[in-house]
Amino acid sequence: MQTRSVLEFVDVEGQPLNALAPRERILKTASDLFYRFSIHSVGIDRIIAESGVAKMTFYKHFPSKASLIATYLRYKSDIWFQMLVTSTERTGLSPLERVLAIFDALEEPFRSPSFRGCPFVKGLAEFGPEANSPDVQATIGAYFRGLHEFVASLIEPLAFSKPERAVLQILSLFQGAIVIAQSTRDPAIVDANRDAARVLLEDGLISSSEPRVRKVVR
Amino acid sequence: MQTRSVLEFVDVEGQPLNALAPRERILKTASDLFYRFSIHSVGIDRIIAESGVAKMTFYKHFPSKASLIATYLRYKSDIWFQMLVTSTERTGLSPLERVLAIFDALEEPFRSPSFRGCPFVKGLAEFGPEANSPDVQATIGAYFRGLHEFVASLIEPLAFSKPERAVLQILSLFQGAIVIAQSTRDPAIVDANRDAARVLLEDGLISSSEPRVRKVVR
DNA sequence: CACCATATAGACAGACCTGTATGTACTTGC
DNA sequence: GCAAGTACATACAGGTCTGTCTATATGGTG
Repeated sequence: MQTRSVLEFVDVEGQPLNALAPRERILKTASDLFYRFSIHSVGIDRIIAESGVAKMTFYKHFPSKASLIATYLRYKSDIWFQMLVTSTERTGLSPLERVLAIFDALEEPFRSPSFRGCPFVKGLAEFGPEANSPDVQATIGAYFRGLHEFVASLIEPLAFSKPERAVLQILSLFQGAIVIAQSTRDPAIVDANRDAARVLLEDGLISSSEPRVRKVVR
Repeated sequence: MQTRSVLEFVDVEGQPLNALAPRERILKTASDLFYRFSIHSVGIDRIIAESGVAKMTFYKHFPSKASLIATYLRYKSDIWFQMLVTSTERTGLSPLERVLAIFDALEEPFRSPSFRGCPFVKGLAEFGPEANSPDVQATIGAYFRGLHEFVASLIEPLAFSKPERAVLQILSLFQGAIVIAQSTRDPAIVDANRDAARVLLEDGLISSSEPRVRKVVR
């Protein structure tokens, strides 16, 4: 029931699709199609045809399209957080640089010609509050909460007096960069927003250390 | 052929739907349904049923679903830019305050329980580059370019040395705020990002007037 | 070799999709 | 009072959607 880790796929990366086990073939095909076109506009039949799998095989591994969608989103989430962790956990980074490193993670995706924006913003566009797909909606919600908590954990060591406000600002620059990169293919957005984040964080540090708002950090 | 201005609808605002002309009934119903649910998941039949219109009447006013979608997006664009202009053209605002005023425009939509995010980000999620709907894609592209130019026109009077970078940063805070507000219903995002924009703009003004040496954290 | 789990191939049901066709009622201008 | 334009209701065509069903092939293990 639980999604298997992305790590199970990396060792077969680069192999032809038909060399993979059926479940992985389905998931990789669906992931590509859902992301390139939208979720609603890609039918089961197409996924089955392009992954070279029988229909019964599909329904054996995924009891419904909704479960495939949820699995696709968890798959994307795993990859995405993996990249964020890799970027921010490089050795030799100061706490502030660690926050800025989340923008480094954007550069490679933005340069990729297959970049089509944030899968979860897109998912939310198709499965909003009115939708009737609890699995999918829960997965999307979990991503956004996870991202929020991740950024919060990066900002926490900076000991801001109002860390939550800084978290929202950094998150905005991050999500905003993805939207801008998706709509206008301008790669300059990464540097612009990393600089903006630096200015905001340094400003916040200064404000935090001013006498009136000084907060004794134990 | 050309979409009629949104101004043609405001005088009938608040009237019951069945008092409107068929075309306006269709457009208002479709706008509500497309925005609440997604575009792909709302069929013509439902729009026809809920707007109380005959099928032939629909196809007389809109030759295809795609043309309705494009009209819906232009309708939303008109309303949106109207709000931005209203907020930024208030008298007594300094050029810098005028830029910050775009965040004021977000407060009312964010407080509305029917807020579901940016119609154009959602539209791009369903009609990306691979889609085969030139009208719809062109409308979405026009919105993003228009927003970019609008923000650029607000920043231009500030006479930055690198205005384009500031435009991208403000745009990111703006679009990012919408994404954050959509995923986590936190209204604090408006104030947080308006403050962030102020810090960035004031920092940019300083940088533009005197090449000050900033403490580089590296 | 026999067995069994797994995959393939393809037909099928029932619902929904867009767009068209047919016929009728209502309003408005002359 | 009549003609023309507009809107209504409904049936239908042809396609696609998800999900189920049956029947066949294959590959590893006893």
